[in-house]
Amino acid sequence: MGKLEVNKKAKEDSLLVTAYKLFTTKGVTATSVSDIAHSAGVGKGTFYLYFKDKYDLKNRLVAKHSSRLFRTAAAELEASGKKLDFKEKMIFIIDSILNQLNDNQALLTFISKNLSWGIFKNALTSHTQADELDFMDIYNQMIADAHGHINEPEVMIFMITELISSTCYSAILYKEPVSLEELKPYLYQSISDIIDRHMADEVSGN
Amino acid sequence: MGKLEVNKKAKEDSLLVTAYKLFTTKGVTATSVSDIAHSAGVGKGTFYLYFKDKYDLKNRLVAKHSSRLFRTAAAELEASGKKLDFKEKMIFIIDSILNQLNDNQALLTFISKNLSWGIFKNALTSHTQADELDFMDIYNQMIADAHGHINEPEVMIFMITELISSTCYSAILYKEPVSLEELKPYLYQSISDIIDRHMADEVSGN
Amino acid sequence: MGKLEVNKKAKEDSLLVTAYKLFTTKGVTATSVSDIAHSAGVGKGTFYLYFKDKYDLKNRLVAKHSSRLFRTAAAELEASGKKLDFKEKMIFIIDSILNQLNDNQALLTFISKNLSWGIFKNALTSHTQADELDFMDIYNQMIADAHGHINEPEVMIFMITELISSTCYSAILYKEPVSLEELKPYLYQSISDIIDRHMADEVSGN
Amino acid sequence: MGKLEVNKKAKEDSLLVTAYKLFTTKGVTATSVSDIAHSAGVGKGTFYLYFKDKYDLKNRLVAKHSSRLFRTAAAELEASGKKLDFKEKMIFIIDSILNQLNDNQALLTFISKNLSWGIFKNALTSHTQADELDFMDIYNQMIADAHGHINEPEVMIFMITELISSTCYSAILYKEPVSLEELKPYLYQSISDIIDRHMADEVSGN
DNA sequence: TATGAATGAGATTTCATTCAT
DNA sequence: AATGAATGAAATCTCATTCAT
Repeated sequence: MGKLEVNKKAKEDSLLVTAYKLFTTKGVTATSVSDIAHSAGVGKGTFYLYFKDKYDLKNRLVAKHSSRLFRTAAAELEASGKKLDFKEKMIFIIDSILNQLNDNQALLTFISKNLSWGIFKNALTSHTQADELDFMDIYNQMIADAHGHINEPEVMIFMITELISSTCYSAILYKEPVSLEELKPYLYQSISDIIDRHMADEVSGN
Repeated sequence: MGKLEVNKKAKEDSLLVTAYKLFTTKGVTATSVSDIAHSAGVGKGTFYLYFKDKYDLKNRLVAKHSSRLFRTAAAELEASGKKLDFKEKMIFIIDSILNQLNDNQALLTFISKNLSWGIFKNALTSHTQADELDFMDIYNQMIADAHGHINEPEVMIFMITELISSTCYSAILYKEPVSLEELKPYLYQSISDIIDRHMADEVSGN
Repeated sequence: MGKLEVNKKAKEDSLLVTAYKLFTTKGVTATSVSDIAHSAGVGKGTFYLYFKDKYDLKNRLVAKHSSRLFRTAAAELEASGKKLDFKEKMIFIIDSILNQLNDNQALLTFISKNLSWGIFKNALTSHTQADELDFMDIYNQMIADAHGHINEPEVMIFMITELISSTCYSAILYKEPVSLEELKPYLYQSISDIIDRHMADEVSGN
Repeated sequence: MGKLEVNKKAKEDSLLVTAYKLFTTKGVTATSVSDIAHSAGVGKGTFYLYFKDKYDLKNRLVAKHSSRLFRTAAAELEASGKKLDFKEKMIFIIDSILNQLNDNQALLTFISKNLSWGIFKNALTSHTQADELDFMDIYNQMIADAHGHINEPEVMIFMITELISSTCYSAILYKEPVSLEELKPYLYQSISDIIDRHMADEVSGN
């Protein structure tokens, strides 16, 4: 990487880091492109050399920090040294992610309802920089892991992802209808049921 | 109701109807307060008398049209004349709502991810105009209906609502990861499981 | 005067007094009708029962306080007990008015360039309430006083009034191009000359 | 001058020209910033980039068109080829200005009472664009011209300017108390007297 | 590439005035 | 007559985005 490219990368990183700080502090709407550029020490015009607009930047940050959640969870799973089956792994990872979000509510507010299955797809198709790449690995591995003995793994992951992300938002931030800790048993039970259904030979009762 | 109040109500209705038309046609962001006020035939200042800002109006409309979905579903259930148990009723209502959204994708785009359990709470606490009132009745009746033999009915409803609303968005609008019709069996199976778990004596496996 | 009329008059007076206080404190533009009505303890609608609009009220106040300047000056002339000829009387009155304005710059700012000959005409034609009535007496007496031996007394008064009012504004408020005290000799000299010319048989040199 | 600056100047000129047209046609109050910006083909925000508010623009226009009056008068004096002394020059210029205003009453209404000595000062200190520059030359030359043999030339010019501007308004627009033609002899006599007094060795009679 | 002044769309606020009570 | 909520015109401000340098 040449000096110029290093510099270029540095500017982009500076913008990403600065914007994340502002977004999680003041909120996305209340943060102007001016704020970001000024805080990052670059001109306003420069911002547009790296990002299409504020929402492009926001999406990149959501993807980046979502993937970090997964990678951290995967690393914890690795570090635990536990020998777990597929379902146990899933629950382990989900539990880690929920705990991370519970400990970093600014991040949860920022990611908001966007920690969804769509992120996987977006991450797959657009702007996959170095950072976010291994995130896809994790996803693919999870799918591969499940393959063979799991019926429609994508649908399963989709349902689980959406269920977790949409319920945790309200539970963590507002303790509505119950706190995260109170919700967890019900949530994990449902996830367990969803996985079980997808491991059974076919969809029943329908 | 005096002349003034009739007129006032008419203005507010005009703003709501006009805004809904514009929001579902052009999208919320592309619709300006000017557009709305002008189309509704009132001054911009008047707009701010009825609504805090564009997003207040949007929330009111989301609540209004969400509740309409539920009420329509409830009416269909009534009209069907079927004798169904609680779980069957739930599935019937959910199926109706999903079909309504599938038939009116502009509405789904508008409601977006906001068709959530939070709506129940908001509808309960704020701006409960005549329109939205019976919506709460339905909810309360569902809860009451479930009471006694259902463990933590609020948590159950919460989980079901969030699961449906977040999955249907992607399935209906983008057929991702699968179309609504393909998703339904899995979805209904999960809902059925969630209800079953809450009808059992206690949360197990935890 | 019946109770109702007394009350009515009281409200009008309250509005006038309150408005004068606000106008001279915050300026006319920065004072809203709401401010005035609220400070006077009446409803906003009530304001419009007494005044056509803010500028009607302003004009009434300018007339009222302008006339007060003249009446005070006339009273001082009376009180001085001096035996003065017409020209000396004029200078005496003018000097008194300039001193009053110098001592009350908020009033000068308020009256601004409106302390003009036009005031005489306005006072004559419109809204001549009890208060402003004797102001016209003074004016008429000055004209009558001058009559016979003064050529075109109205033109003379007009020129003098305009010269004083437009020069004193800049001299008192900004000491531009010179302070009031420095300006006075030149001003009084010119006034003296104007009067002299109008007391001569005819306009010469033209 | 780069492309940007040319464009910028064009925008400002467009705003000035458009605003002048609207101000003299509909009046200042009845002309909104929206009107001006829209007619000039620029956004409202752009307006506020060039002018603090409507009154800033108005002041700029008053200065600009006032100075034009003086420059036109000076040009006419030059063109006349007459050899006149200082007093005759002053009267010539004043007569030209009064005639210009009489012929363009919309302009007089616009300038209103603001054709005052203060204009000289403002023109001197602020926003002296190419246009208004030579106006100061005229003024300075008049002062220089008078220097040596004229006592306090600034005070003299001040008094004359204020006398003319405040009297002509009423005389031209309302023929009150007399028409411009009837007023002129008295006015010019007074001006002549003022100049004479300032050419004498000292202020007398005081 | 980098910049930030310039732009204009649009949000929001202010406020004079009207009008049903 | 008295009121103040309602109205809408217009002022002002904010800010994303463009563009000449």
